[in-house]
Amino acid sequence: MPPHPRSPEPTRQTTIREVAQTAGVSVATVSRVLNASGQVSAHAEQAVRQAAASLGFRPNLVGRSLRGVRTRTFGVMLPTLIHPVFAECLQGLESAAQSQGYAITLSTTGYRADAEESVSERLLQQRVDGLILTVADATRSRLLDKLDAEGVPYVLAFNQTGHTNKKSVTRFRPSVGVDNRKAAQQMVAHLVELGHQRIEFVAGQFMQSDRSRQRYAGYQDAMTAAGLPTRDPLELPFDSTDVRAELQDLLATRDAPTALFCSNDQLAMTVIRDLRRMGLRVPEDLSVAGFDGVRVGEWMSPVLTTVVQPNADIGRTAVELLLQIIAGEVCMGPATLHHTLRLGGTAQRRVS
Amino acid sequence: MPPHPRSPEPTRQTTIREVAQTAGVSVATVSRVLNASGQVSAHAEQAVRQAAASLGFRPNLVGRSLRGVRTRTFGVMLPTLIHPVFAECLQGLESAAQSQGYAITLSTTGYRADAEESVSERLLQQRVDGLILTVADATRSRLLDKLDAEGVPYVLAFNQTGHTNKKSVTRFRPSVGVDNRKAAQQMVAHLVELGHQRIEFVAGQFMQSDRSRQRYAGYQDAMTAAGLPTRDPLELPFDSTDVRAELQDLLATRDAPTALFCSNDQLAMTVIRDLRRMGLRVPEDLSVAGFDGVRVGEWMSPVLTTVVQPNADIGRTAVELLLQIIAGEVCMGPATLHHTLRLGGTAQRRVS
DNA sequence: GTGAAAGCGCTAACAA
DNA sequence: TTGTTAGCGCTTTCAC
Repeated sequence: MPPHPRSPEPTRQTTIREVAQTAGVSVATVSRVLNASGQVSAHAEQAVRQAAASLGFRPNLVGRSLRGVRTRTFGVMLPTLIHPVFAECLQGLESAAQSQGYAITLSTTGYRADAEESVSERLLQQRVDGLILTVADATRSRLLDKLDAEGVPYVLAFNQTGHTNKKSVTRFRPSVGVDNRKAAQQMVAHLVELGHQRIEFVAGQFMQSDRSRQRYAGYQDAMTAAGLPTRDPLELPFDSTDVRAELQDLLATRDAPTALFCSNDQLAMTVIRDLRRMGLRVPEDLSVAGFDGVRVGEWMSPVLTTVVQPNADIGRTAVELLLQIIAGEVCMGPATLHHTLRLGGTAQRRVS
Repeated sequence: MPPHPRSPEPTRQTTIREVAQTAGVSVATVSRVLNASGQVSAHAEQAVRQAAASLGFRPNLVGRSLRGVRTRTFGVMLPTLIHPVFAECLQGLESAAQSQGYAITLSTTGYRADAEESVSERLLQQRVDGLILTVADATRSRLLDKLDAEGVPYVLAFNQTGHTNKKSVTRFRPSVGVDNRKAAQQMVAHLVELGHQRIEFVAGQFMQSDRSRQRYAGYQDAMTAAGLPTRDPLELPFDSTDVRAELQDLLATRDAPTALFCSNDQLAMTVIRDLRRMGLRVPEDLSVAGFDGVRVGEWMSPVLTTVVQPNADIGRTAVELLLQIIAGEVCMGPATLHHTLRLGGTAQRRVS
């Protein structure tokens, strides 16, 4: 098998200077043509374009960034792309950025809170114009405090911050997401309506996530409103690929729940799979609902009952917000997008 | 609701020069400390580190990139992140790059072949050190020809190129993926073993994808080897969210297939969902198999029968390969990673 | 309308 | 061991 052809010499790229020379004008004129800043004679413009084309000129954005104030790049920091909720958001975000002429530099933290600082630091060293990020817990994040202090433009995706009392100043952080608490409350109210009384909240890495806590609060709201006893959440070990043992324990208790409300779709799908592996039927024996509304939930059968967030829209909106902030417009706190309930087939009326 | 605090003045970042001044040394010394290039007295190093810390110095990677030869950034171009196969690859890729000190600039093309050129051009303007990309069709890609001609380091992910005869020179393109043809052949052989004789190949956007074609070839191999008639592929309109009409037509024929082999998992899951919406049972009435091995397939029930590619590993390996190519090592053609068959529950023995 | 020139922040010769 | 200096490619005053 013949080797790949050796790179034909890392071809030093042509610069604006050479274009100027070829076109018989100054570099300033070339720059003006490239940036369409007007004030160039038709003749000169023609010459420059021709020279650029014939030389295969490719403007060096690094040079431009160094000189200018902006890099036209956004830094994006997400926990993981394995979970489709983030991949969907990233897709929306990237498309929006691309159409605005912005590039995306991507980093993942793997949910490790300690990685958040180092990863974002790298992004800032690259002099991104702003950050779009999902942190583990926005209510206590040294990183966000630092960003605020330094005046770095950023927008949170998914994180719900509410207001932070800090030195007697009530502040809002720019964020895009849904009303997690209300959405969770509605879903649990739906389960109650289906006749369920013993409903368990299931979370992964519960304490670390502001969203999980908001959703748990919504669960409590609904249970309390229905006069039903609130249960402690079942926390499943974070990356557990098999949760049968934990489910076994849960269902062995007297008073075992008849419905499970999972704090995210990935968890819900894992739980459903493992319940079935244990010989239980969903929804006949146990109802299960999720939260996120990832596309793949629609491919299951029955379709996953869940709270649908507009994930791609969250990404898109984050870009819009960030652009506004960079433009110096005041940002009026969290952007709350609409959620919907998808009443799929994994939760059904309690029949026992 | 109080507005977000106005950015406290886009704080002009401190530069290496100010650090030098504060530390009482020259910029060269600061640079040397930062790059750990040795040759600095312990005393000077101490002073520099202290000054940098107290000033909150953040090295400007743009300056470094402009001066140096490398940006330590890889450009990544993928069709979409909605399909988990690419998201999983990107996750592996990003982690690997991060651990090697490389940043990732991400772009998606939305499967639009015309976007490939403009999007990659932007990446090259950013002077990425190399490209990792999945193109629609690697066998006829002006973009790849251009990259070859310019000597831009790149690695293809998923695309299977084989060799290209071009001006009597047989060339290989660096790529990472599985042996699509062989994998497809094995899966179809498995279906045959289960007693299926009328097996249909189902593809989305068939003509555009080199992978689909390879997989169809594998299908043909297996059918021919079994002495069974090869059928034309069923091409489903690209982004169809509902394929019931097409399935209806397919199944209405005499000689209707008893098994469907879908060219990717997303398609397989969509097909299964729609078959069920039509009142058909999978696998009892019809067997379905996919190709990709995305995680979510395991969350279905029954678990999706499919060809499992090591998606994250494909990303990881692409990074390794790219690093080698950049280092000037000869690249010995395509890297073929191992696939496995996941014999889930969506395909079963033909009982009729 | 056009050009000369001064940097943006950094690294790497080259001197000392 | 350390400092001086010349750029990397580009934009942008400021003259002409």
